[in-house]
Parts: sequence; C-alpha cells; structure tokens
Amino acid sequence: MPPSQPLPVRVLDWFAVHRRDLPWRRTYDPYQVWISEIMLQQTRMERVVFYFSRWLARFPDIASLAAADEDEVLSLWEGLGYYSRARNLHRAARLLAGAGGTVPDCHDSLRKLPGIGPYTAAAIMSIAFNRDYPVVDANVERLFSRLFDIATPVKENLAFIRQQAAAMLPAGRSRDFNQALMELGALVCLPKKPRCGSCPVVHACAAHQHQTVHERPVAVAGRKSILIEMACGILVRDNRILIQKRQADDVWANLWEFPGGRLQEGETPEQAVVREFEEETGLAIAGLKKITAVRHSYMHYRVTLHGFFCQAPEGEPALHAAQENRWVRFEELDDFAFPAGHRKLIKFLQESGFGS
DNA sequence: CATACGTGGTG
DNA sequence: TCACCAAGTAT
Repeated sequence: MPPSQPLPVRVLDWFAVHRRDLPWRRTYDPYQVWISEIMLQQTRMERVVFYFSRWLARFPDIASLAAADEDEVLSLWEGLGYYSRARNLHRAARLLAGAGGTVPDCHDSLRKLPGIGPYTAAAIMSIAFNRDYPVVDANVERLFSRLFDIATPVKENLAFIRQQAAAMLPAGRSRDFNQALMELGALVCLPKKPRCGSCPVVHACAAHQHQTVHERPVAVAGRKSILIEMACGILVRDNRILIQKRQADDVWANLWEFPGGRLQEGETPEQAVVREFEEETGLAIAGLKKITAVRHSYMHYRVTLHGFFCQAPEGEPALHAAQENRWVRFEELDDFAFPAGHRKLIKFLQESGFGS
C-alpha cells in the first residue's frame, strides 16, 4: 500500500485485515452493540467476551433484561466492576421496554439513557447504525496524541482531538473507521510497547518522527495508592451464613457481603470484626476463628481483607448499615453478587473443602 | 470540574 | 511489588 494513501484509507484497509472476530461484530444488532459498549467501558476486551456471551444467553434482548431482577443482573456482572453500569443498563432496559422495546437510532435519545454518556452515544450511533459520529475514547486519545505529538496533558487537548477525528471521518464508513481507530490503539499503538513497525500510519506520526512516542500521551500526575486493612465475619448459625445487602448509595451498591469493615487506628482485625459486627447488626459475636487474609485492590486502594468465622448466641441481626439481611446455605453464596475481596474469601473456602 | 466508581493485567 | 492502565459516566 503506497504511503500516499490518505490516512483514513490506510486505517480502514488495516482494519479490514486485522480486525478481531468479536461476538458483537457479527450482526451489529443495536442491543448487542449497546451491551458491548457498556461492558467495554474501562474494561479489557478479552475480559468482556466471556461476560458478553453469558449475558446474551440469559438476556438476549431488551425485554428479557427489563423483566429480570436486579440481583440477577448484578450476579451476571459480578467481577466486572463499576456496578452502576449494570444497574443503569437494567434501568435503561426498563425505560426502553415501555417505549417500543428497541434501541433508539437517535443520538439525543441515547444520551438521555442512564449510563450512556458522550462516548457511548456516539459509539452506538456509529457502530450500530453506521451514522457519521466521531468517537474519541482513550485509544483514540493515545493514537492522536502520538500522531500530532501533543506535548501537553492529553486531557487538555480533547477539543482538538475531537475536531481532528471529525475531520478525517470518511462519510458512510463510520462503523468501520471508528472501530479501526480504537482497534489500532488497542493492538498497535499500545501504551507501553507501541508496535510502530506494524503501524499503517507510522509515516504520518509526528511523535515517531520526533522519537517521542514513549512520552505520549502526557498524563496528569496520579495519586499514590493507599494501604488499608479490613476484616469481615462469616457468622454461621444452623448451617446458614449471614449476608447483608449493601446500601444503594454506597460503594458496591446493592451487592452482598459479610458484615465487617475497615480497621481503626491501633485495632487488631479481631477487634475490628467485633466492633463492626456490633455496629452493623447489633450482634455481639464471639468464638472468632481466622480463615485467611486475601489481598485485593480497588481504585487507588490496596486492601488486606481478614476473614473470620464467628458465632452469635442469640437474636436476629439489625439493619444499621445494610438494606437487607439473609441467612443462606454455603452453596447459595454463588447466587449473590459479592465484591471481589469477599468473593476471593468464598473461593478460598470452596477450595479448602468447606461445606463439602 | 475534580472526584468516585472496581477489577485484573502488565512491565 | 507497585504504579499505571482499560471501548467512561455521574455528580
């Protein structure tokens, strides 16, 4: 391919050869494109494929999603993170089900749906309906920051990047072109190890010319990660385990967990479980038995979660910090959506033969 | 508009 | 090990 070909043509030709075969690229069914775009937000492609397939098998269309319980929706989302995406998807499906039951072929209507922002509205318009809307995601930002060798923080240059993306969008080819730009960012114009030798537009890349590819995009200074310790208690009574449903306005909204919380200054994990259990449920637990500690992280926090078995002689738990209590059998824990740390603890128990 | 929202992969 | 990253949105 001669380097004289216009950049959009080179990008489209590259995509025709290198595009990955993905479930939602088979029919471009608008519902499927919508689901995929929400799942792909801040989430890696390889990870999404599994969740997407399982989701489509259970919720093949807007009607089935709208008819589902939120708990089941969250269960199918468990592990993907950013759970408001699942709750918003569910809410939006119910809005759409009452209004024709199709994904609107209209940017403004899409933009009004919960969970659909500027990126996703444009992505659905172009990928599902092949309408001429430019899309600028983190891939496109990185690609353009290199193409134009942008030396200031990329977030300060979004207007310029959007303008460039709109200017080079080939009319009538937006479905392929937008995906091509993102695919190029995901497969070639990588953050750490860009494969400039395989790039179809390296001849037009200012950063490559100036040997500044590794310095682009320029990021704003990040925050340091914070170490915290947490503890939770698995209260067993009559072969049932107490779980609580988290508040709707808190982190991990509407997910389930074992009572517990963050260690205070100078507190041991044991003291923290006793205190948190009392605060959250009013129960005075005893007979603590350490299970294990699991490490995980979220946002800029790195968490060590200490898990304990515990006992409580009498009384039903109160609801001081949760919206619902439930006593469930060990095997039933798989039917509820838990934050990753708690799920790791459950997995540890399953693998150590507990309950069998 | 800065910040919160989750998680697992990566170098 | 750890900081940074990944097809953003809501507030």
